[in-house]
Amino acid sequence: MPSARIPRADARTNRAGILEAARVALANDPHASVDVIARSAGLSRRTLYGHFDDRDALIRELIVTGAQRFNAIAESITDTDARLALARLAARLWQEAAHVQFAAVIALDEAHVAHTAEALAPLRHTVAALVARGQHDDSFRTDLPADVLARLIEEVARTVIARTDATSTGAADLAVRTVLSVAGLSWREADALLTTHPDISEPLA
Amino acid sequence: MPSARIPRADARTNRAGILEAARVALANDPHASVDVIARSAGLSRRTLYGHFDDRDALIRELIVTGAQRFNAIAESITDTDARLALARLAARLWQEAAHVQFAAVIALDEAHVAHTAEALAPLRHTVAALVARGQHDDSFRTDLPADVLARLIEEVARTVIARTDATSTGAADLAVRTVLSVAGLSWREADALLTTHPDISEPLA
DNA sequence: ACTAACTTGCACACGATTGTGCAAGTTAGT
DNA sequence: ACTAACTTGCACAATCGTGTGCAAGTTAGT
Repeated sequence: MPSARIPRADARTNRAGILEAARVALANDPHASVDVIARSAGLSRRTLYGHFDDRDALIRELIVTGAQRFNAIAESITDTDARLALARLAARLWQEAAHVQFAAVIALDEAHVAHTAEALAPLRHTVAALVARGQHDDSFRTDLPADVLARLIEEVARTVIARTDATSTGAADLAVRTVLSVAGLSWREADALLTTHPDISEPLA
Repeated sequence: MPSARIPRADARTNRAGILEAARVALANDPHASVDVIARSAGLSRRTLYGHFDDRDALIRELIVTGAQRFNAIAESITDTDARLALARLAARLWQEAAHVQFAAVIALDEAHVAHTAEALAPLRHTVAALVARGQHDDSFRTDLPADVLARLIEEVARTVIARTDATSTGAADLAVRTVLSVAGLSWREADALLTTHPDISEPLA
């Protein structure tokens, strides 16, 4: 039996706190030390090791739970118009900015690329399908092969997300517009699209 | 007197070899150790320290000489058409891919951002002027403030450069097209531009 | 061929980081 | 209030990276 003993309430809180602190710390510096993470969670390094076997185990858990969110979002996009679908995907992901920033940074870490790529396979699959659709109906650029364009969109999105102050106003809007531009839309097309569908950029207001 | 003693021929070769090896190693991993760099230059770690005071001194020299190349390129762009100027700047920089890849990666290293930014100020200034011009004559997008657009172009260019296999065919073309897209051109405009000016993408052939 | 320049390996001190054992304290839950 | 769960600090071993001193080799240049 995997002996499913129920952890104490404070332990669960602390564990969550560590994950949260790690997410923030690693988004700024993927090499943040275990000590820094633990301290920023208000706990001791030793305690962290009581909750996670490894520095790696901690990061792996962040990757997995983060990826689940993103993949769920990807699957929730139902727009038939590829341009709309891409815009909404970018916007919805941006709402998860706090989690995405971590992913965007950690996805470059040599030690975790493989695992991250695997965990994000569904999201990547969605993007690929979207690109294929957009190229087929001529709403996306066709001067680049589908796989190249898909990769380009992913990389640019990752960059804009990782290197933008998530709290600044209009950040989400910037991300969406950039992705659409890379997909091949002129900025006026993108602008028109966002004006027609005001729910995309600001689904909170 | 700064005692300008002439170094021996083999010493000069080795020094150059170290810089070259460092450029390659650091482009792949900005945290590459001094030992790895020295070994990949076919020399011992100890010898490297004979040529450079510091790991930092080595990197700083790479940044400075690299930046000089880029700044020279930036100043050599004379096109009045902002779209053309931007395209040519991207293409000319790409020709320096070997050096640019290093810069693109090291520019993110927390320890050297400041120095890199300073060294690349002229290039950055050129881009800013270009963006202003492009927005003024309505060839670039005007949905984003000039400073934001300039930064966006820089970041995207950096990403495409750093994360593309420089040896793959069409890599330069991809970089140019991406930058133009982000600047606000539709892919057909960009395509037309590059067809009209075939010297941009393949100035070597 | 001779010398100064250059390279090398080794030993060392030093700091940062990881992961573990343990004993002593504190706290949640019944 | 009692116990098991949890946290903590400290000591410890181990790894990896930096930077230096030195003595012994090798090599370029005259």
